[in-house]
Amino acid sequence: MDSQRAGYHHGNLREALVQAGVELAREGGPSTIVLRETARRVGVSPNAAYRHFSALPDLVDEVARDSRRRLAEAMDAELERRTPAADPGLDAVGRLTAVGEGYIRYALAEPGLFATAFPTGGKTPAPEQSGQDPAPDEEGDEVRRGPSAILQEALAALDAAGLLAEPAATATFNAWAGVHGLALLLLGPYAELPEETRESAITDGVAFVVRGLTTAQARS
Amino acid sequence: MDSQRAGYHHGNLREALVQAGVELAREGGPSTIVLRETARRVGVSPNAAYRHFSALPDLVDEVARDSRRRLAEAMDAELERRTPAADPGLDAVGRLTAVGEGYIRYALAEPGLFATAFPTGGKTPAPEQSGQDPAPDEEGDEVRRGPSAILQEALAALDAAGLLAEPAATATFNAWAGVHGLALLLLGPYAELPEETRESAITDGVAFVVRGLTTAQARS
DNA sequence: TGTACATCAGTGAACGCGCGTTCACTGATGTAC
DNA sequence: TGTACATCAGTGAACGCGCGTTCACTGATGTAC
Repeated sequence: MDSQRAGYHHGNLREALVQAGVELAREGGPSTIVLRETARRVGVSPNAAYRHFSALPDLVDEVARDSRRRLAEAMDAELERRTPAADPGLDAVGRLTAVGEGYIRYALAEPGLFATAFPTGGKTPAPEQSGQDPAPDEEGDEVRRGPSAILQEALAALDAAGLLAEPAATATFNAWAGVHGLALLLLGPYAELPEETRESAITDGVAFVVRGLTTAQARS
Repeated sequence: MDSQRAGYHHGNLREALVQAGVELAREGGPSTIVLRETARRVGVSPNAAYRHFSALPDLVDEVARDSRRRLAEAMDAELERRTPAADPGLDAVGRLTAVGEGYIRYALAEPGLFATAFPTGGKTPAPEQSGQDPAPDEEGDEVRRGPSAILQEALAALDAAGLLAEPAATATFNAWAGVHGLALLLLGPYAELPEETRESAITDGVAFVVRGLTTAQARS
């Protein structure tokens, strides 16, 4: 888009560095993001990065943010691909399913970025919050609609249809855990599954989670 | 145990290196395992390790195996801590719950080792298999009862009580995914949860998974 | 029981590498008068 | 409209580090006769 915009000497070097970082993360996860190689790819000297980031972890954080943004986009895309159902309950179930499958498919398509999106240790990660207790909010400046917010929206629709079997906060946590675990198992121990088996594992797995979240009447 | 056993010059250097590697993994996950520091901790020159491992990844594999063994022990310990129920169905549910909670508690107690246990990419990981299709078998020589086998045992007991709602392979996968996701969320985005909230997240989360696996009558 | 020798676990020094970060700088852009 | 100057994005060289791995070796253990 605005990458060629004049700006200063380079023209938006910060963004260029982040995108080079994304490229590295894509190739091997967060630990593959190194400052010197990032600068090299942009065609700039290593220390130029220090004009825009206080140090390497700063850049990594930015890449993680971008990975989360891409994940959210993938989930939204899956939502839009879907054909709505007439019945609001069925529609809500369908939306939740789409959100879950979008999450898993992004993880499988971009394992490196997915691994970068949610660092371990509770430092950078970010479940955005509607109001309750469970976890910290999405980071600062521009309030973006992240993966967790998208999940919460889908659950809210289910709730509005009177089909949500658990309190919102618990439902969010359990739903997220379910799809997150499915994605990681498919990337790890079950990585060698043949194509079609993996497909049904995704479908069945998400259905398993959705079923657990809905009241009995949703399944009638 | 047999660490002081005479052996050769050092006396069981291989095992000493693995344990030093475990120590490193405990401190910061798999990428913290480095050959030179491992040797340093054992008090041996770096290249001595090459008598016992072809290269660093070999050592890391061994540490991963050990992490899995420890995880299995933790799950078994949780099983034994439990007081059995008279009714076989209730007992099976209780066992499955204990297995799941043991998995999560190990992950929270030893995040570094847990992260080391299941590498991403399907190279080293290891869901051991009773007979079906889902995934490769536990690695070679000594056939050890790993985490996945323990889970499968618990599911088999549930099945024997007539309460398992899904085929064994699917149940294993979905159950594993559930607890795995719960553990990682509690280590990542939800890491800052206060003690008691985390406790109920574990309890509720495992109950959510168990409920999804059991037939309706198990919940009556 | 004692000596000669093969085996092999561990040593010491060195290699080349890529990293993050700091230093003093240069040269383009934007601003004041 | 033109010149003087401040600002600040990016440069080039260098630092010290810890890493994995290889080389030629030493010295203890175990074995044959």
